[in-house]
Amino acid sequence: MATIKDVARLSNVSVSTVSRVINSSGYVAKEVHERVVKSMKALNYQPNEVARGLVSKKTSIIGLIIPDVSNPFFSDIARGVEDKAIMNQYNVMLCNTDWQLERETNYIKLLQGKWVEGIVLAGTRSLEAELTSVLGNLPVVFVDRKPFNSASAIWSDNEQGGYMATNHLIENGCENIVHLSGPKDSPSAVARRTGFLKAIEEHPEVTGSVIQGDFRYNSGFSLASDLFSKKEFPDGIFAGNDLMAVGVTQAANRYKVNIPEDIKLIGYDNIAMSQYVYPSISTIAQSGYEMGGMALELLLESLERKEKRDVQQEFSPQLIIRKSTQK
Amino acid sequence: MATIKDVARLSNVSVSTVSRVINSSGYVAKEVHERVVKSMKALNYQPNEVARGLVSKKTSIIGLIIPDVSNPFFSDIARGVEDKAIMNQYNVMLCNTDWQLERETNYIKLLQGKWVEGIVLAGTRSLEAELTSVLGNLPVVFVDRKPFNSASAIWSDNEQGGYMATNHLIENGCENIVHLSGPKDSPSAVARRTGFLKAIEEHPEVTGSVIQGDFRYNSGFSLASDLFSKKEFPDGIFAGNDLMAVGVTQAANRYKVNIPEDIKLIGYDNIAMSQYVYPSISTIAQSGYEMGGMALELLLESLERKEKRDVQQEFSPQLIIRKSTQK
DNA sequence: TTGTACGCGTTATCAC
DNA sequence: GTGATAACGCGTACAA
Repeated sequence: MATIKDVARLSNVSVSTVSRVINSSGYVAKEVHERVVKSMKALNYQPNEVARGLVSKKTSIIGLIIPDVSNPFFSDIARGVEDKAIMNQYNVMLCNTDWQLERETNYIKLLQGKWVEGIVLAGTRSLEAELTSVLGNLPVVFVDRKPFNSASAIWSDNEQGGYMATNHLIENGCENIVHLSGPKDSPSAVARRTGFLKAIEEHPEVTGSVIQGDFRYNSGFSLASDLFSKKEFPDGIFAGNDLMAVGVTQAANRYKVNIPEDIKLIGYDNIAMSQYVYPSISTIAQSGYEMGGMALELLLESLERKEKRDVQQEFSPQLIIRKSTQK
Repeated sequence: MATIKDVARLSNVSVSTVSRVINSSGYVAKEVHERVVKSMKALNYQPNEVARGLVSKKTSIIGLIIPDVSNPFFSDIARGVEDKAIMNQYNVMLCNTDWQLERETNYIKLLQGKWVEGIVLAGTRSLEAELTSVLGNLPVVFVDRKPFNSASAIWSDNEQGGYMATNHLIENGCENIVHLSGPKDSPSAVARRTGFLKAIEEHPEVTGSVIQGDFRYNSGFSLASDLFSKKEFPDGIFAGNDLMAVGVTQAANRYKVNIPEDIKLIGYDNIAMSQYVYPSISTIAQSGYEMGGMALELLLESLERKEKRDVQQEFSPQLIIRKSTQK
């Protein structure tokens, strides 16, 4: 692999001159410039970004940690982050934790090693204390999680969202509602569950129960199958996220249960699929793509300015009514 | 941020000693060892991996380029690569091209800059000539693509798979089959299409036509909706991948078209969702997870040995019969 | 306009 | 056992 020295030698100039043409900084004679460019091509020279990063202390890479690439909500976040990053000449290193805490801390430690200038941490389940100790002073923006004392964060009010979803079911006549929750150590899942319970409490005529899920398609499908395979089942399901809700619709198809006639269904996230599924699924909207883009902007801003300034932005959840909850 | 020098100073030793305890190489007195460890903790010291990478020429990072994170086939590949990588003390830098050629070459150039020791390139659409020039001598393993002269690659026989899928529809009585193809510059999509046309040609009694899709859920849904909204529609659909096939089932639900009674459907990839959807979708299996894992093993092997040895592994597609093609 | 020399944080090769 | 010191590949004052 050719280095800057090889290029310098071949062009009969010093390395600093080559460096100047690479970075188009400082003066360099046209004639010399051409000569250098030519030898770079001849040697198929590519600057060593690792060495560059060492001296400039800039890698132009942003780390992105998400729990599940195959969940559209998170891949939406990823695309939001990525698009904005590319717009700003940054690149993204995407790390997938598969919902495993150990992998999350491992990735943070890896990125700590100066590979990235900052990280976007989405949907983390780690505890506050653990997180702060691992993070050190690495700039970070949280997505889909309320922040600690001092950190930028973008999240939506999941408790309010869970409350809205449940009330919507109740308003449409549901009296026996099951909530398929997400992982019990996911803050978002817990908040949605809290909102659910709050709404249930406010309506004594309605009974509600919670079944533990894991935010994955399979979990929605199999939990709903368990429900539908019995004689009696609830008249409303609030799925912890849309992916599980899609699983519910498929289970309903298999067991010849009609949505919304026999049972009403609402999800959470507003992933694209929820509007294409039949019946289309009512849901609580949060735009992963927007949240991701905003997270990256916040991160870049905090990289530019030296003083720390934390921005915390709460999105309001929005109810989207579709077929699955029609009377 | 503390450096190795700070640790050395605080411990009253030289940097070389600190380096020795970090890498547990060479001799160092117990007493000194403890002192160094203590100051590392006190300073919250984290080795700068960029500097390490510069001298050792090893970053322990593998690049992974895929076209679409939200396609389960590719996220399966990603997880296969990731799991095997972590097993071997490597980390993965995942890059998502969103099917854009420009982003693909950009990412390759970025990774060229010594960030990674090698890359796994999945589902690339780039032309051979372009690719070889960009790749240089960066170790690479292709997934889901037949290789050029000299490169390791893992792919499945997509033409054969397309042929099998089409024949399966024909054997089940379909006489008017539509193929929803993938992007026209995707080699896999083209091969499946070729297999489709071959099967059609061999059966003069069967008519077949191709509609251009893009491997995405939405495309399957909207193309099938177009089909179903007309009086007459085909009696068989071969979707270029499962994601589109799932879209077709949802369109069928919406237009009250019964699968498999009114129309039979087969997909490609065998993503998890295809067996949970109702009706479950027949498909041609290829395990992204396995292919990804194998790709990483090949890559690591080629990193260990100095001489180049290309392994090319063709997977045989496998027909999986489910509800969507029952008579 | 160009070249020299130093430093980025770390590892490795020597001496001691 | 331990400590200088030269690399790794590049950017950049500073001198020329």
